[in-house]
Amino acid sequence: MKSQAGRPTISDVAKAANTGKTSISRYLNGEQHLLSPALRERIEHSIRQLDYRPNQMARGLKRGRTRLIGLIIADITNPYSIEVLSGIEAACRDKGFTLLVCNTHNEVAQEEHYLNLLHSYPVEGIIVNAVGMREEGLSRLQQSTLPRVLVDRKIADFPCDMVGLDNQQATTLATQHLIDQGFNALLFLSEPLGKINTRRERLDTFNTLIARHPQIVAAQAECPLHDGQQLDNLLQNFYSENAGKRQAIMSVNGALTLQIARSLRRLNLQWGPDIGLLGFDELEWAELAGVGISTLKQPTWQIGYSALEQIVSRIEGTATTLCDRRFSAELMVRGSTTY
Amino acid sequence: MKSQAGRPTISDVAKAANTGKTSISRYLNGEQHLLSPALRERIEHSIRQLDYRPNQMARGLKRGRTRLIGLIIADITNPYSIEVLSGIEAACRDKGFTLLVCNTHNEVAQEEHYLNLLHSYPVEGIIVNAVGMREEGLSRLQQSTLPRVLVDRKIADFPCDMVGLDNQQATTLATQHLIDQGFNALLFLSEPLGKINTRRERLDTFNTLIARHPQIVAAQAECPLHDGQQLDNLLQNFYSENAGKRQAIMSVNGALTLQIARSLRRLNLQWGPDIGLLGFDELEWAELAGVGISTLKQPTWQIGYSALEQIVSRIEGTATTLCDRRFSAELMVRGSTTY
DNA sequence: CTGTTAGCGCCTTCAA
DNA sequence: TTGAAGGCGCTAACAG
Repeated sequence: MKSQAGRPTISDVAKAANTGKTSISRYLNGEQHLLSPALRERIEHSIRQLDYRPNQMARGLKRGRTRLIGLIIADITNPYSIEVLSGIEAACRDKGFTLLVCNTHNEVAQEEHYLNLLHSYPVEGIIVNAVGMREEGLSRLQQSTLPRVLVDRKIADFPCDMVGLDNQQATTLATQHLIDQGFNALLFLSEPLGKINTRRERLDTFNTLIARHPQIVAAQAECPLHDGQQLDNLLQNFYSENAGKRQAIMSVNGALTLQIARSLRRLNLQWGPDIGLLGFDELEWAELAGVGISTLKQPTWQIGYSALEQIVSRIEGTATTLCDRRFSAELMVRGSTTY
Repeated sequence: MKSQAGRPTISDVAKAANTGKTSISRYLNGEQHLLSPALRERIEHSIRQLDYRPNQMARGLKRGRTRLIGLIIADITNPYSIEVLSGIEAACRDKGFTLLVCNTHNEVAQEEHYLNLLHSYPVEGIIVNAVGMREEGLSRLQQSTLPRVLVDRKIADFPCDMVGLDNQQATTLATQHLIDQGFNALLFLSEPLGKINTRRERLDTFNTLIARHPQIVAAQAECPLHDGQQLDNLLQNFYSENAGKRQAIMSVNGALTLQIARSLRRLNLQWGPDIGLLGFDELEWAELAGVGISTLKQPTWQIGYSALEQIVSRIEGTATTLCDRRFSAELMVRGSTTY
């Protein structure tokens, strides 16, 4: 009578089918060819009757695998993250895993909190869109033998499978486009660089390229995402200082591009006619904003999908060497750089 | 030697601390006052030493609670969903739950798949942003005694806790605004209504209000989100048929508003000067598109947070009566309705 | 082909 | 204040 209250267990099914637990287990695990048709029938019937579904927890406990994957995502309100998530999610479905989603709001403390949480479930692998971890979280991640893969961003001095954008290719594509369009005063605008390799790689490539064109004025600035005032000042100054030149702004990511657009609005400057604008990350509204905003479109969904594939091949033990998979960006040319 | 390979277990800690498993368990479960300082010290040391973390699966198995919440979300690429997710996620963190995220891509089949999956883990509660379930999934959901709450959308004939928008208030706010602004030809545009109560409630309220204003021409149409051609035709026809009138479109949700904006672009019609536009759901880019697009802003994050609170009170057994919590929308007036 | 048994890691009586 | 033993639901030998 024990399991009368809760959900049916394998024992209940066994009892109902008038057999032992083993046969039920066999039935559930694809060893149906070992069962006599009669028994199989009885089992099927009982399972349906009781609406029985095996408890994954118990299964996981026994087999040592939970089919759970942890995803630590830096900022879930970022469209980039969502598409990555979406790709991962699709891959999970294809491969039979389930996703535990953890959003860190770009806070290191939460990153560590969730890392612990995921360890404790325990998940079979972790996908991390890192904010940047400090020693503690880092060493935790390092110690554990859990398969893991980094998405988009690396962690300094921490060798790990990695899937993300080919920042060099992307930045080159964008910068060359601006040069070709005759812009001769360029501002590379980023959120605070921190240790975030993505931002640094983009900036470095930008600088390297620009160095070959002495006639072009290049500037670089960092600005927190939500400091509108500072952004206004930055843009206003750049604009004034380079009056007479053909100016353009390059934005290091989609969230920043949005803020830049807002700022330009406040300053009464129009992208296109007054100043060029090109941002990393595609925006769904890019074509609707004024004359349109040129962007670098990442194959974000694929990056996510690919990340999960990589994790799985680690779990299966297929993967051997360190993986650093980089995808190419596509330039979406719109009015903001061709006016 | 058995657990040498894998992660440390409670037995390993017990051995290391030279005590029994029970004491470790007590230590972990806040019954530390029952332990002698000396023993407590040894335990603490061993735990840190081994980097031990209790296995939630085993815990769950034993205690019959997993602290897992399932979220079934209709379309994760929809900004609305994301904010809901974000709110739920924050609440989870506050309440000590972890979220299993399932994205159904608006497909009923996947909805059922995931419903099964979640049951099998088993989660302690399910939050559903339903696409619309058929008999099978519905009965599954009904049979189970699992706490559950619906977000945004109801399921027909299925009494269930519910958190969402006060559609009547929101629609009234919007419609009245259009009337006040002197629009006298209104088109209510929706994705196919299906059985989705949200869309129907909005349309019904719209119709009821409009009925009181015989001088206003009102039309209503349904259009699949990704049929640009049909949308173009719809809008073009409406525009031509009501030439001379002050026209406005009301869009039933944010995803559709985006498509409408694209369509108007293709038709060379400008929202604001040529035709009014007002959409449910706030859009981050609403102010940047032309003269701006007026929207109805939902307290989306709160809706999510509130949904999780509701689930938790069900789990705790606190909640008794059926809950139908409705939040009010806020009208964000922009150029598209005030030009 | 089928059933019995012994755990997976943990919590919880119960007894010391 | 501490420990031993049993069992949560399931799987995997090992017997028959």
